[in-house]
Amino acid sequence: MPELPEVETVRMALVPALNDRFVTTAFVGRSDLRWPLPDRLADRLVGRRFGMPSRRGKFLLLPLDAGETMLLHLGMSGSVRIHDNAPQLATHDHFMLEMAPEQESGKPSFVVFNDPRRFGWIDLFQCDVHPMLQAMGPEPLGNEFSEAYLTAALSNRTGPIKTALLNQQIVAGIGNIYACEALFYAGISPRRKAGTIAGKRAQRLAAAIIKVLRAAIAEGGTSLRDHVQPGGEIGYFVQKLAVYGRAGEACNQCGAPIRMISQSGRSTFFCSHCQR
DNA sequence: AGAAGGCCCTGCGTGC
DNA sequence: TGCACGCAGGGCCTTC
Repeated sequence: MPELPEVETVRMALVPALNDRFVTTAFVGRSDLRWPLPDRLADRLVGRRFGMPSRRGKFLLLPLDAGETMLLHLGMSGSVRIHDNAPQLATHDHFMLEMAPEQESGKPSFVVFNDPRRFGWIDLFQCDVHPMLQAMGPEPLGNEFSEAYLTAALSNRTGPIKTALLNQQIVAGIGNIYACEALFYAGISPRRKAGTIAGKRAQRLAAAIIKVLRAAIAEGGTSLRDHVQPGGEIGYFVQKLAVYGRAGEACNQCGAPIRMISQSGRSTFFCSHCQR
């Protein structure tokens, strides 16, 4: 499910639930997610205080006291729910935190992590940057990301641009939906060799990536299948998708049917008339 | 080094 | 109604 806009939506919802609040209880259901959960995770969290949640690419970084940080990746099917009453745990609820009552409302918060496919990932780390995040490319909504950066990062790459956009070392946070959408708005074929993206094309692509991610965040992300925001609301960006999931339907710009192809084992949706 | 495919796992829709 | 198959928002690992 979750690409940058969905993870950002989760991050924003976690701020009031976690920031400057203490863990009362921690629950671990299954500990065999993508990788085994850290040893004694629940014990190590009780009594700790969280700081301000941040995000890097599709990773959530939840700082604790004593310089430690909890890392959370939602994988393909992970989601977070936040309740102010003790929830009935459901199938695939693998992890839960109960946070001490907030001063103003006097209410606790319950943060639940659910992940049917268990591609999600939870870790605790002490260093400044988690080893797995060392090589990650710049944030597309940050200052380092630009036409010039994109041109340099893509130069000499012979694979298709669509595949390059999914590479987190080139740009952080883009997944299958927004790679397709950004290429549509940039008018670039997903099959074009990445190394040929420069000048005007790089300018259009950088702008399209920023535009589509910002728009999706503003709509609360894209809800496909069972994905919802932490409060249970759905994200409305799904209604604005121009190509993703629309194989055979008419292109909004030219009316030609949207095509679906497979690239590196992932589905790609595009308009072969508008994208060159 | 970069590209492409396999694999991890469960659930759901489709077609027979 | 039941079953087999393919596909799903990610990312690491192996192979070429």
